[in-house]
Amino acid sequence: MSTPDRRPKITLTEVASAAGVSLPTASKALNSHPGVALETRHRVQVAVDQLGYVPRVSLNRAAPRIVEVMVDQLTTNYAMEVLRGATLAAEEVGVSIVISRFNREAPKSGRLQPSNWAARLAAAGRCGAIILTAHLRSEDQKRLTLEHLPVVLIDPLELGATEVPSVGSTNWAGGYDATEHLTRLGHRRIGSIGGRRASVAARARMHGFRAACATAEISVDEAFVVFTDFTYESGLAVADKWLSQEDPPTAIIAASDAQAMGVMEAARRHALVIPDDLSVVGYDDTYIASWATPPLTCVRQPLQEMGKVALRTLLGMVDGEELTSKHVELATELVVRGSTGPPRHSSPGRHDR
Amino acid sequence: MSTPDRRPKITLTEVASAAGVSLPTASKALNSHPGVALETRHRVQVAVDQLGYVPRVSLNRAAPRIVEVMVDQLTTNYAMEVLRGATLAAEEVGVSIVISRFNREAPKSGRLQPSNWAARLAAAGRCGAIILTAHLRSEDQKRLTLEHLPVVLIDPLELGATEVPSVGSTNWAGGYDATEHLTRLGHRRIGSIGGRRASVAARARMHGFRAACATAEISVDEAFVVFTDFTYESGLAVADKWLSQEDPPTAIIAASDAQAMGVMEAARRHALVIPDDLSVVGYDDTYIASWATPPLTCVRQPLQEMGKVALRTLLGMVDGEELTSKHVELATELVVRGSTGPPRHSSPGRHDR
DNA sequence: CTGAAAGCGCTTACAG
DNA sequence: CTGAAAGCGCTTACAG
Repeated sequence: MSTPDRRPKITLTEVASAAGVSLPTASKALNSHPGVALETRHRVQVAVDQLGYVPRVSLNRAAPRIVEVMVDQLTTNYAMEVLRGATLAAEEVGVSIVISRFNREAPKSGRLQPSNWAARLAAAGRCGAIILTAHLRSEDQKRLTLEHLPVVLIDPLELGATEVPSVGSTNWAGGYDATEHLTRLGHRRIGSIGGRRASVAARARMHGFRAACATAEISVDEAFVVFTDFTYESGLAVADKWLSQEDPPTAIIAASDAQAMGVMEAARRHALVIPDDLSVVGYDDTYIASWATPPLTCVRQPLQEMGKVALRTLLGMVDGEELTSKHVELATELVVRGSTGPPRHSSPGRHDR
Repeated sequence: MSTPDRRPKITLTEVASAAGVSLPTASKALNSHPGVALETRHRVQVAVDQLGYVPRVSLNRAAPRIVEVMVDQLTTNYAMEVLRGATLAAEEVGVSIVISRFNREAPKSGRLQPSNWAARLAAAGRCGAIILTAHLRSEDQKRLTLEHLPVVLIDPLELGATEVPSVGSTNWAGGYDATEHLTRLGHRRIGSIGGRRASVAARARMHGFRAACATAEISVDEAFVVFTDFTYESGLAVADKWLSQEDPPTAIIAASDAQAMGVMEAARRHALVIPDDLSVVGYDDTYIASWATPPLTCVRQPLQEMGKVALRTLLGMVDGEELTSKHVELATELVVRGSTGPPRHSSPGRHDR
């Protein structure tokens, strides 16, 4: 591989002499200080352009602020929406967003210990990090404190006694609302596909599901409750199994839109019509929800907003502001579309509003 | 808004005295130079940690290299796959990827002229940029040269006489293969939805389409050829219009997977069965292609690979390597799935292999 | 508005 | 292995 050092660095001194001014004047012109004649300023600019002078990064003014967003999966709509929100909020305040993967192997250099990503971020000059759906070990936290590197978690796996601030959404309410919507339509055999069991978000939704079932005086069939991952494939596999059984659920709540699409595909394979034979509720409300046939009823998670809030919280920490709260929860919202309806052979109770 | 300057900066001198060593020794310890006793190294590390010393970014060693990836749309699967490829390739060589939008308004500072994004990138210390589906004006190019900022375009809108290297895929072949697949199945009324007319990629595919029609001795019905954008909505709208006509196409080639999903939805609204009543070909082969019902036949574009190649080409330029070629085209590949088949009332000619 | 001088935070030979 | 000395690339008062 080629050497990373390019042509010999141009110095400001060279620029100054090329422009026929002194070093200090060139410095002032470059940094837009007031007391410099317009014509001088121009001459310096010309010299800078011609010589291709590149100021040594941040020797002078405040370093450009860079926030690292770490994700485990680079290609989920979930991550993309959050990233988008963070990027938009970052643009507003002139901060850059660096994206990287969380669970990658340690870099070749071998100098970093197993989880010295915190040290890596600090060494790279990041002013902070936003980490999606991860678990921060206490050694990571210690390291972060050492490096004075603020971090905000989004949908952390464990909330625990951690001192690290986090952003999420009202998962319990999301699970509850989705379920209540179905019970009001008259469903009494509802399957619930959760996300990864390690995720507090996934568990909270499941609790919401159970609470709504309890409210509707439905006993939960544990055969139709499962934790898995958020993928299309998992939704397809779980639903395919459930729908093959004797007395399958009349409605299924998925843990993501992708999962819900998988559930719909399973229904098709079993020649079931949605929503007549099976109601399906998705989660997130990313753009694919409206591409489904019929369009997906789902719990909307304000993913972009979460990205924005995380970024602003992080920058607040960087600037030494007091946090108003360690954990922020943004509201979810049930979006009713065509994939849910009353079960075929049942008289619905009260109808959903 | 709060001030960006935090606690008074700790200097290496302070660290050195806290550790009870001289400044040079502290410097060497910090930079992992060889001739420093292990115990001394430790003492310095402790002092650094306790004082929270943050080295001024890149005063010393080679600045960490940052590549900016600029996109116009932050949420297309196309952009995400390319970004993913670039990120993976960047990780391998310890380079960071910053993501930003291309068509955003000028930042508030107001100091940058309309298109001085080039100056912004240089000022932010980026070592180069990868720009997706954009057109570089000559003033932009001039600026890039001035700033010595290498740029690689992916799927540029205009190839023109530009000196800027670019990465794309074999669009003409992609359009040709998709069409040939359909003509071999026996289709003779094929609609072709293109991308933005400004895009050379979109035009190349359309030429491929026409060439394949000519080969099959089919006269192209101009009513069924259109340039639009790559969205689901456009696919839905165009197909809906075409399918409402007297003698609708028996097959439609879309310009993206999203567009193809829109076409399939339009078919459903017209109560057409895919592929019996209408064959649909998508473009890109992102993960949603296999979610469609039936799964989408499409032209696979090696988007991740394109991102990787663009990044490597860019880093080559940064290191002053000679480019072997100004424009790289990666191969597309036809992936046949369930959304295409012979037209209903026609005897297919030769069958597709 | 300009530039000689002092200073800053660091690194790099080099002498011990 | 350590540190006094020189040097680097820049910025910041300050005198003109």
